[in-house]
This record gives sequence, C-alpha cells and structure tokens, in this order.
Amino acid sequence: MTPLSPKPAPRQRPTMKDVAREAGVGIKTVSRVVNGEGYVGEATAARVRAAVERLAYRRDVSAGSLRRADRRTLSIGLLLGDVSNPFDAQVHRGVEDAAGAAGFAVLSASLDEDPERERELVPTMGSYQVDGLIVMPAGPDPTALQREMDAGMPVVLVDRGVEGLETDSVVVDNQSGARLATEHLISYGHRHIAFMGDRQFLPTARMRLEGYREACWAARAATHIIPDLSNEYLAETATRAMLQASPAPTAIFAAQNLVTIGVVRALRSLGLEHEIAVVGFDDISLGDLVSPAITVIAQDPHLIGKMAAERLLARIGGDTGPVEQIIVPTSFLVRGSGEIPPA
Amino acid sequence: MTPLSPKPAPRQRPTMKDVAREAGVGIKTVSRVVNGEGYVGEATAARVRAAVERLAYRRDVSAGSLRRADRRTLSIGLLLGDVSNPFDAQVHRGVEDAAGAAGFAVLSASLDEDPERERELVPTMGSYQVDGLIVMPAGPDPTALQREMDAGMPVVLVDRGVEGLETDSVVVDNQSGARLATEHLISYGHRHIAFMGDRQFLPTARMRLEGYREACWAARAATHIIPDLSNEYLAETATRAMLQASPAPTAIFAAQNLVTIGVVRALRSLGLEHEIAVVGFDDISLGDLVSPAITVIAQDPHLIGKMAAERLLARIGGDTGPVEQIIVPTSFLVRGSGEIPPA
DNA sequence: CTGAAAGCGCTAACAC
DNA sequence: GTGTTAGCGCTTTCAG
Repeated sequence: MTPLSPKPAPRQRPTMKDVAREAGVGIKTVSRVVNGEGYVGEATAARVRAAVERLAYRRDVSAGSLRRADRRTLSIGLLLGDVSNPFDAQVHRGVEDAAGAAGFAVLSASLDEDPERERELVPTMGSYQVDGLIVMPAGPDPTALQREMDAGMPVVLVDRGVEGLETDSVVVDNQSGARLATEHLISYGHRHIAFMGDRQFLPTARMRLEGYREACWAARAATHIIPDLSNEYLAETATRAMLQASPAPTAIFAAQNLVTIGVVRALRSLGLEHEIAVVGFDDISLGDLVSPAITVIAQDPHLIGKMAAERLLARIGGDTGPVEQIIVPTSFLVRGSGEIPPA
Repeated sequence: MTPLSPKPAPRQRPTMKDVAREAGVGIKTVSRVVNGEGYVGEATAARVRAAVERLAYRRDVSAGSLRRADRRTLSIGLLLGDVSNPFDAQVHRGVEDAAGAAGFAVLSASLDEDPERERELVPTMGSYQVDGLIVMPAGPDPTALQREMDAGMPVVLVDRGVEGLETDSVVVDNQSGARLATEHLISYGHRHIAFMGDRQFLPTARMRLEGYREACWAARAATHIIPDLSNEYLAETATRAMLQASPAPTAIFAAQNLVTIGVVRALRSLGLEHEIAVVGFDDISLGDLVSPAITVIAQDPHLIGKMAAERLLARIGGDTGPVEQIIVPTSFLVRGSGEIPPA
C-alpha cells in the first residue's frame, strides 16, 4: 500500500536570482530596482521590471530584514482585549489605517483580559520580529512588556496604562468622564445612583469608579457600588437583583459598554426603562434607537487606534523624545435615558 | 551643529549562537532543544534551557522558515471587508481562535469591498510569506488570488465565492435565507414587499435578491427593488423616499446588517415602526431591544471564521482532497418587527 | 552604473 | 548524543 505522505505543495515563488537570470543582470541590480535605491540605467531597469512582471516576482520582506541594517520587517503587533468587541474592532481599524498608509502590516491577537495570555503573546509577537507593539494591557504586570522594551522594541499602550512601565500611551480621561456622567444624573435630582462596572483590576474601571465617587461625595449622595461585572449576562442579573432590594436606586451609571447593554436588558425585562435613569460609558451600537435612547459618554476608538499607530511609527522611525501620554477627549451624547428624573 | 541622525535603537535580541555560547554547547544542540526535536541528554538540555531563560531568548520564526524544508512561517493572512464591521470582526475572532490553537499568527487587513485594494493586498500577504490566505473577496476578478494559488498558496474564501476560482469556501445559503424571510412576510398577508439591499456586484447581495424574487413570484406578489445601498445613511434616505411614494410597500426585506439599521432609523423618524413590517438579513447588536424588536435571518460569523481557518490549516497540513464548499446554516430569529400585518 | 562575495539567524545533511 | 558545514533570499560591503 502506498503511504499517503502529506507532502504540502512546495512553495515555488521566484527569487531575485530567478529574476536576475531572466533579465540577464546581476542579483544586486534587481535588488536596486525593486527597492528603488541607487542609480540604475533606464534600459536595464526596464528589463528588470519586465522580468519581475513576467515571473510575478514579489520580494520576501522577512528574508530581506534579516540582513538589513535596521532589521525592519515592516510589520507591527497589535494585542487587543478581543478583536470582536466593537470598541476594540474600531481601535483595530484605526491602527490598520495609519499603519497601512505607512506600508506596515498588522499582526493581531486577543488577550481576553487574561494576564497569562499577555505573558505568552507578547514574546510571541517578538519572535515574529514585529517592529513595534500596540497593546491594550490585560494585567498589571509590566515584566513581559518591559522585557521587549529592553530588547529595543517600541511599545505603545492603548486604553489603559501599566503602572511601572515608562512608555507612550493613548487613553481617555476616564475619571473626569465618569464624574461628568454622575454629575449629570445628580443635576436631574438623583441622590441614589448605582455604579455598575467592570472588573476592578482594570485601571479604566477603577478610574471610572473614582470619578463616580468624587461626584457623589461632592453632592453628599450615597454610593452604591456593584463592581466586577465582566459580561452582559452578569450585568443583567446584578441589575435585576439590585432593583428588587429597597431602597432601590433611582439612577444607574453603567461604566462599560457590555454592562450598559445588560442594564438596559434588565430594565426592559422589569418594565422600568422609563422609570430608572441610565448613563453609560462608551457608546453602544443602536443606542440611539432603543426607547428611551441611551445617554452615554462616548469615546472615539478609531482615533485612539490611529494616534497609537502614529506614535508607534514615529518611535520606529527613531523618535527618541520623552514618553508621551496622549489623552483623547470624550463626548457626552444626551439622548433621553439619562434625563429621567427620580420618581 | 550636530545633525540629529534618527538612529533607531539597534534591535539586539540574543541569537542561538549567544545561547550556545552561554550554555557551552553547539548551536545545533540549542536548535534541537528549542524545537524539541531529536534526542539531547537531559543534563545538556537543562543547561540550554537555563541559558534560554537567562538571556530571554526567543527563536526567530521567519529566519528559521527560510531554511526549513516546508518553509512554514506559522502565520496566515486574513483579508476582510472591514475589521471593524461587527460581522467581519466576529469572523476574525473565529479565525483567530482556530489559528491560535494551532500556533499560527494572523495578519489581517481590510479591503473595503475595493477590488483595487484586493489586487494590491493579496500579493502583499504573499510577500510576508504567510502559509495560507482567508479572503472575503472584494471583487469578481480571480486573477490575484489565482496567481497566489499557482504559487502554491492555499486559499479559503469566506462569505462569498469568486466565479472561476476553484478553491474551498465557507458561505451561508443566502438565497434560501432570503426566500424564507420573504415567505415569512407573505405568510402574514403582505403582497407589496420592498427589497433593500447592498451593492449588486456582491454575490451575496445578488443571491439574496434572487431568493426574494423567487418568493414573490411564487406568491404572485409585485417586486419593488432598491439595490446598491452601501451604507446606513443611503439606506435610511432611500427608505424615507420610498415610503413617501404611493402605493408604499407594507413590508421591507432589508438584505444586509447596515441596511437594516438604516431602515429602522427611517421608520422611526417617520413614526412608522409599528406599521411597516421588517425582516433583516444578519443579526444586529441590540436588535432585540429596539421596539419592535427586529426579526432577522441570523448568520453565525464566529463559526464561519472558525471553519474557514480549520479548512485552511488542513490544506496547509497537506490535505489535497477535492475542493469543498461548506455551507453554514442560518437561523431565523422571530422577534416582532416581521410579524406586523399589512395595514 | 554594475556585480561578486560575505553573512543575517536559522535548519538540513552529514559527520564524529 | 553532539558539532560542523552549507545555504535559504536577501542586503551589505567593496571591487570593478
């Protein structure tokens, strides 16, 4: 019997040598034409270009980077929480737009807020020889990233920083955004506002809680804090439980997009969506179409991604200026759910 | 004056040679330990591992692939319509999950349904030496992809096929899904149903139109076709215009997710959301929370991505079986907007 | 303006 | 079990 050896079709891309032979020139001349560097006689160049076309030649970027002085691979790594989260996906597109315009490819992966995955995937990106890294950090431990930075890898943080890591970051002012949201509810007369937020080991979640606290204290309002809501379902369940206790809050500050959705679902199921006020952090798709429409503090994730990529490309290009923390402004979208007065 | 030469910090990762020196062994022994191949004495292996740890060594995947027999780079390319479109982002995550589990990295980019970008980015992925390609094709032209396939690159198509390209694909049955949606509206008594769809050069858009036509013909209902709605805004405007003409349709089949959102926005702005029936193709986030909740034919984009990646990995692994077309089932989510009877 | 030779980090083939 | 040598596709250095 013939053993069916799984022999993958041998990749047989043409190499520079093939092009050189086809054009009847030296290999270095091909290199010069392909990279548009140095001076090559117009006639020779034309012959080379024709050969490239005829053989469908494409230069191997990674092989080239092996010997190149700057060792660039023209690629960057992007580590997000989850590429399918609408917020992250917008960041992704912002990064892609800026990187693509500069001729860089993007290698992406999801960390799922798991420090273990971060520890694993950061060096993995390194082993693919990316020229730089954009990271939405999953944990508070700076060592994996620090190690890459020590090896000369430029790193830009998005969405949140990492304590003890001296590097560029692009974030929004979570604390003042949360304070604004809470003050808005207070200005409509609420004095019993619940905070429902994501896991407290996330710096963004902590900053938003801080903003909420500031506003409550200033107004001498009680605080009611429900943290660690890591998904829609938990948020929905927690909201329902909370509203059955008494005295129930008259307003809710939902400090993350999935939490907001869970809260809205719970209110809807209890028929309370027109009784309890809600302000969310992060816009949600169709947030303007539900009834009442959801008032939110919106971020601009596409811009965040774009700025992070531009910062990174500058570093890759040799920018050695001081560490920058870029704060992207938020906007307040007043749509109805946040303007319900207390009963 | 000193010219500030932008000299990027020299990447100085340790190489196998460094590890070999540190451990006092030959370079090939390091290679064997790092790749877990062949037999190495336990004591030697331990010394090597210690040196790897001490120097924070990471093997350079791409340099290795240069000489390796199978030339694998352990990376795949993913070309989507738009990484930030919720549907595409879910496909992305499905691909990442399957690829990541097999130790493959994902290089992604957005084509924006632009054949020009496809022509450009397909060979670009090739030049990064990816081991295979998953593509949501932007245009009807098979040449760029065919060229890669001729060079031995495995290709799997998602969401839609390309005429004239003999390769694996993962799609849903758009035509029967659209027929079902339309029949559903007919069963509620509608005889004047509008079709609002995406650009007709997209195969999916054409198949959905075909399904709509079939159902209308079978019921001897008139057809009312508004194609080429490439975004939310166009869909909204077109819907508003259509409903002001007479006789206006009593139901709408919205054949794409962004179109559905535009339609819902228009109905809402005219106060007709409880008068005109709507069934959408593709689920939309929060579609169950608007009023009325949106009835849709839903796809499972995460599964589509996962199956595509699994198919591709099998091909990369040497599977030379016949071309497969995998059809992922759709599901019908009845939620209210599709069950409004004609006025 | 053009080409030959060396070498990037690694693996294949073959010694010892 | 382990080390040596050659060479992957490319860029660098240095001659012509």
